[in-house]
Amino acid sequence: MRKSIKLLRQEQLIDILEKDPFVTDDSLSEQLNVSIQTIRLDRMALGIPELRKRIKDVAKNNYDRVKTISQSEIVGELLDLELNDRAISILDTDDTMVFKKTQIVKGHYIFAMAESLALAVIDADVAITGIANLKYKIPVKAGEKLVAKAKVKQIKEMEYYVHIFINVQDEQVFRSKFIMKAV
Amino acid sequence: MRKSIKLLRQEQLIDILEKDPFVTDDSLSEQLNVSIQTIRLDRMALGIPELRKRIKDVAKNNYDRVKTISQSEIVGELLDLELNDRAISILDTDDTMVFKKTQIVKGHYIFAMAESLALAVIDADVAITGIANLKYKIPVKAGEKLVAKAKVKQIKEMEYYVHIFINVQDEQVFRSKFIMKAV
DNA sequence: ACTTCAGTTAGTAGCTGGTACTAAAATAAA
DNA sequence: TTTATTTTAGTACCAGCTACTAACTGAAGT
Repeated sequence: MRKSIKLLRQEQLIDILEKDPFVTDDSLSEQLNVSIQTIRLDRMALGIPELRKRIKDVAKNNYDRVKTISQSEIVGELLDLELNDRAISILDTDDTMVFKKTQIVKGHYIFAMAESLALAVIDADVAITGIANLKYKIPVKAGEKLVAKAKVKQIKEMEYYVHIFINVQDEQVFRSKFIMKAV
Repeated sequence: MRKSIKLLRQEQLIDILEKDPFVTDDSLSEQLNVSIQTIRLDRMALGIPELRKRIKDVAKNNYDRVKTISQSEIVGELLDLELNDRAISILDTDDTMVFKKTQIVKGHYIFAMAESLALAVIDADVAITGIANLKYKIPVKAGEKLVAKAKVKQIKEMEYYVHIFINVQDEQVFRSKFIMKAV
């Protein structure tokens, strides 16, 4: 009976910090109505680092990730590029990209890889995605290395027809056709 | 004659911190071969906050963004949901989502919104995107509010046919068809 | 009733990475 | 040389801890 009070409090503590990691021990002790020492013992027991470490972790994590996912114009690493002809990029998937339930990589990461490679292969100052046809053939799991190949099939006026194939090793997991418009 | 040594140092300081905001005054003073006090005077002059504040800023910034972009299972805010029938979500775009050159929102944000709404509307424990057909009709600019409507058209065994339309005010900017597979 | 012991609280010293301030020394400009 | 700017030095203080020692609380075991 008494024991469960402690466990309950520790669960609450985890809960609070999951929702908002930017909370001091002081604030936690107020929220949970125990002394600051108890909070610290709980953190120790649970292996939860101090506020400054938590903030730094959040910062570091996202600093690196955001660089590759949304700040860079190419999602993945460009390995080979022949403008208006073909291109290859790779992307290492990790467990930040998956649906927790299934461990399957979310479609928009794969789409982002395909789209950005399609944009990169086009020799136009600026291009926007017009139409896309996608087929996800096999679900991708966290940790698998994606290799995307782009092939420009046709250039008609200001429209580019690009095919993208994404493989994991030698299995095709995704294929798509894009019609990009130069602006 | 030569540019003020002070201004040069302050430029270097900005440079270092832009590349890596996780640097202490101590490390900066070593890198720039001046005392720690000089570093602090420079930071004051430039209005650059201390390390811990910088880390916190990075953490806060990305914490909020990541929540809406990749950590949440729904990209955008779900307003209305009738399982296996229809759903509506909204997403406020901002300048972190655009190509710098054109200020046009990257396609994968719009795709992510559409895909996650398509997943949400389906009454299945787990689903993966099978096939998608996309048409980007009008480029979306930073700041525009996207409204996505999902309509389930057909359910055939374990396959769901979902149409998604995304509008900015009353103009359709995107439409797509998804075939989702329940797993 | 007395002991026992997990759980909790209190308090101290020391740490990092600073702020805010005073003062002096070095360097450049007049 | 005198004055002004820049740089360095040093002190007191702060938040938010860690690491540690010690004492207290309350209920259960015998």
